[in-house]
Amino acid sequence: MTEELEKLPLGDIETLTGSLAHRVYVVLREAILHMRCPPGTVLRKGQICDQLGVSRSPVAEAIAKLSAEGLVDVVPQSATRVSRFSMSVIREATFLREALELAAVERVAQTITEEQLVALTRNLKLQRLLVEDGDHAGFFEADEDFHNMIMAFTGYQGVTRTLAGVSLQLSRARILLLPSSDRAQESLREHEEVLEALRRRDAETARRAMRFHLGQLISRIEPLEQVHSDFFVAQ
Amino acid sequence: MTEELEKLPLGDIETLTGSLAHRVYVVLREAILHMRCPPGTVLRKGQICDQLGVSRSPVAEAIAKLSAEGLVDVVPQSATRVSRFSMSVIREATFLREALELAAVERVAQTITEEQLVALTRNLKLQRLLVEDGDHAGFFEADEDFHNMIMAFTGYQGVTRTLAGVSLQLSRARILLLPSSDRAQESLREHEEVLEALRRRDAETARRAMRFHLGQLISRIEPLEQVHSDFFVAQ
DNA sequence: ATGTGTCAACTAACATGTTAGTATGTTTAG
DNA sequence: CTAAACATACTAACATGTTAGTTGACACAT
Repeated sequence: MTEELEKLPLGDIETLTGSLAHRVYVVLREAILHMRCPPGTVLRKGQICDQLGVSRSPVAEAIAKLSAEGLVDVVPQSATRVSRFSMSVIREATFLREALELAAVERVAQTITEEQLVALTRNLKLQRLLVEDGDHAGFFEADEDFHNMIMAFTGYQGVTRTLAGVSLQLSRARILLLPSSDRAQESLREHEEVLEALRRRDAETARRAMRFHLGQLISRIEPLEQVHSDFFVAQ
Repeated sequence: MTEELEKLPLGDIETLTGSLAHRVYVVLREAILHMRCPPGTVLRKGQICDQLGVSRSPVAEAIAKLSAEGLVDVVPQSATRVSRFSMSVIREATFLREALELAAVERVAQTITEEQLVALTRNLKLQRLLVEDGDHAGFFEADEDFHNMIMAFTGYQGVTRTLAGVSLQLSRARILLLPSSDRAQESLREHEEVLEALRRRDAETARRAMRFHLGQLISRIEPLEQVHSDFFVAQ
């Protein structure tokens, strides 16, 4: 009798580039962030090796990276699990994200070019269309683009990457909010206010608008602890 | 005839705790940050294994982590070198550090307790003594403590760690400044102004004082590119 | 029935063997 | 004398074998 152990919902390695270890990392991270491997899922190195058709070395490297980012918890000599959400970690990530995005928008307000304004304006037009179409997932993506564009406009290559690393947990939690995304309308409005302030090169107003906008997220995440209590660590 | 290949200036593994991989990482990072392995130094996995008496697995994991942090550059299938400074990376780290420290000091100004004020005051007394004694290295450390304490007082466990990760390059560059540290006096004065604002719970002033203080660093680092041009990447 | 001690199975961590890509030095053709 | 091609040596990346720590089940004593 053949043990029918269930497969992990992982994407394919072939479609990616870079070292084997990096590809494994990307596949795993993607599955974790999109909640296809929900918090608490046990990841077995052996199973991952079999499924992806690679040896343990690249898998070990990938898991080490995920562990450093807090996406998985490794229990030495025992098991590695997809980490659960922790409200304190999320609050911390919120703090870090706010610190970075406010500094960014303040700086960008002073340096923004016409082309950059055009690009942001175009993005907001897209957002409006997606809201009208009720395309939540599409809006989610355009929303992220909007924030990433502002980050990129600081001229600092790695700032976007740092923010991404810092708010991985946050990104994951946001996925839980997707189904109930009737906030898109308000979110769009807040984006418009940020852009308007940037147009006027008004750093202080841009900062305030962005602070208000970001402040909305944490208050929407907090109720999740009750709804999805199994995804959160015991308090 | 025995090839006398020079040893890397690494500390000892025995004195540390944690997994082998982590200990190797700590030893390597320490050597890099303190410039005992100057930028450009070639790190050979085999040599590190022999010298530390471990196998390649933990060394590989350690180097992967250092690579992710930007402390070493790995050329696939060829070599790994201690990374050179890049003024653009340093400017970026400065931006990130300022964003985080300003957000922290702003928050702490609103939440600081009497005990925390006492702790900071005690640290500043120590700083004053060290300046009077001309103990540059000691002051360097107390300086870092001062900033880390403020970070810790945000109540967010990982913020200190995030900052450390973000400004590893900066820490390394600061070591170059040590010999010429007649700035301690001024630095101390600026710390006192930050603390004074915190005592008054004046977030805005604390923020301004910290911004001024942090702004001094980059202008002192910039000349280094000429002095130690061999430590910097080609422009 | 319950708490404890032992043991077996499983896992990550570590060691080592193998492969493939890169750089350099040498040789040879122009 | 110069430049290109090739061979060689060396490296990181990857695969696989080995060790040791953890967990959970089961037997046994209370």
